Amino acid sequence: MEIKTDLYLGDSKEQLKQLPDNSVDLIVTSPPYADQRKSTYGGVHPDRYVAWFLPISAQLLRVLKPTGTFILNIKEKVVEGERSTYVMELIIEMRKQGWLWTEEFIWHKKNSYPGKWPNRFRDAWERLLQFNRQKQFNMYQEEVMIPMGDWAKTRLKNLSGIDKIRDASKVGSGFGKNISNWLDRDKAYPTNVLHLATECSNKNHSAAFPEELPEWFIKLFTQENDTVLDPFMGSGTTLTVASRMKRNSIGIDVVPEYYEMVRQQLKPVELYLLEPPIRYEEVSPQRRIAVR
Amino acid sequence: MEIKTDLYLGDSKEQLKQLPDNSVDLIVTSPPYADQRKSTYGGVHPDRYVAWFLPISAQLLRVLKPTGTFILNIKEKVVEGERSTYVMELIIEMRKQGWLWTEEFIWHKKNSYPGKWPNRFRDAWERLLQFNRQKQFNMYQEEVMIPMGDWAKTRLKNLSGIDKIRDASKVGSGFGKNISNWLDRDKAYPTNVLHLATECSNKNHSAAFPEELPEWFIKLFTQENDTVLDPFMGSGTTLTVASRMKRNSIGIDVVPEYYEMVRQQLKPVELYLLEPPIRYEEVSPQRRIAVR
DNA sequence: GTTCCGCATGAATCGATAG
DNA sequence: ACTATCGATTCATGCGGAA
Repeated sequence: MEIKTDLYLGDSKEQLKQLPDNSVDLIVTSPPYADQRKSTYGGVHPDRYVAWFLPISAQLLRVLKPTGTFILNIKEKVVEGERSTYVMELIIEMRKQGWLWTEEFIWHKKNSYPGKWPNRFRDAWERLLQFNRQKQFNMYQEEVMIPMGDWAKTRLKNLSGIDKIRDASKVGSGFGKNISNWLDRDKAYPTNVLHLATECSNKNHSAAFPEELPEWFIKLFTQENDTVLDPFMGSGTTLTVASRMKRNSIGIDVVPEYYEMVRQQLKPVELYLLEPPIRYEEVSPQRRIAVR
Repeated sequence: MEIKTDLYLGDSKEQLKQLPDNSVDLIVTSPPYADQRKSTYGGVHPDRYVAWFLPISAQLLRVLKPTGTFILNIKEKVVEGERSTYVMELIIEMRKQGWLWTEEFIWHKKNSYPGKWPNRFRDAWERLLQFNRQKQFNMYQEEVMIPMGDWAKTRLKNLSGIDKIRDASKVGSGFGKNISNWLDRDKAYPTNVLHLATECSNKNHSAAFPEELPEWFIKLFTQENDTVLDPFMGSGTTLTVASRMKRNSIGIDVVPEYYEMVRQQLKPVELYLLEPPIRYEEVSPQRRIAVR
């Protein structure tokens, strides 16, 4: 199957109207923050941010599949010594639109922007707001499991053969919990705190979105051949990652330079994707034989 | 000078009325979250949480000095698959009361509560909301500077009690450029993300709060002989730390068992504090000699 | 005296079952 | 229908006893 990438040049509110209902599995985006990046986007005043975003989120609600997910990367800026409240107001208004505010992930930026202020430390985190259309949505948790902490490293690793048999017998005789689950356990599920460094900014776009961020959510909320949308694609990080992971992708941006840059970038990827796809189902049996 | 600890038994909203205006330098508290801890506290329904808290925050606004700070530890729970919005509503309402919402620190709980669900990962962070009365407030940033190297981090972890106080003296101000240069090279300012594990409850009292948490904010926002208030003291972690750090403290709790427990705990501390106080400025030179 | 291992225990959350 | 209770799930941490 062929992987497609569609690009739209123009305002998201208008361009999104071209997309059909219920056609997107995952939306990952980092919109311009209020009054930030004035040079490229013109800047939206904090007081008008919610009113500016709501028509767009209404379109996103329409194009998202009922089982899909919307990840919104955002952080309020400081205005006159106070944190702005427009993000909180946005969440409240989006819920009135019909969105479910399912979760708030924290992106801990390990190398945050430097600086020193007399009444404030460096800001080292951003919000990753998860919205859904319904309580039941697709989530592939096993795809993002991480290596365990000290516990398994120091203890489970040392289990010898005889110990494993003994533990297995406990399961058979009804003792304890499901030990067999723990024997092959070297990984644990992650939490809702993501530790990622910001990308070394060799790109022109001012949004420092590390590739690991969309990659993590694409793994978690989509499968191959699903469709990922970024209505503020900027330098196209989300789309690049989606293509590499064999997901269809849709990108929108109002800046012609970004549109053209992403179009050029994606050309070699598209050629690569014309090769016949390899299905995991066909490969797995062979791999298992090889392991033996 | 003598360090005092005042305890009040009863509802915070009422007990706070006994405190004079502009008398507290720092408020650090972790109120019962909505519908949590029903066994000990009544349990406040999420829909009524804001209305329940606002009269208390009004009193806190009155007793806090204009240059003081209010740190509120809180986290919304999940209700029917969605994050509750009462924390956001509380922030918005407290601003109408006259509070400035200056900053939101993140407490990353390394050992979060375990569990697995089809649509959600473990919750590993809580909010530490900073409120102030005015844009100009006391902040002693140098007190919480962190060592650059990992070696010091692990060493500090094993320090306890009096050792931590002594260690703080190294960062004490009042010396010339030599010290500040040394500080600049070996220490860095922290960010607004705090990494602390929750205290394990094998001790006699279970604290929702690791001691490092109030300690960090007490260092950051108060000096010796200042006054720290915790209107929901629980097992009294904040007060214990404040006493150890030679700050006056005021604690309130509605549960008689907690009140009595804290009263018993603080007795030995108070006796210790009757000794003539040791000023850091007097001690430091000797220690420097010893180091050589 | 170290190191190692067993174990209990958390500001949790979901889904099923019971009134 | 709507609420209250319960079992199952999960993993970092510190304590205490054992090698």
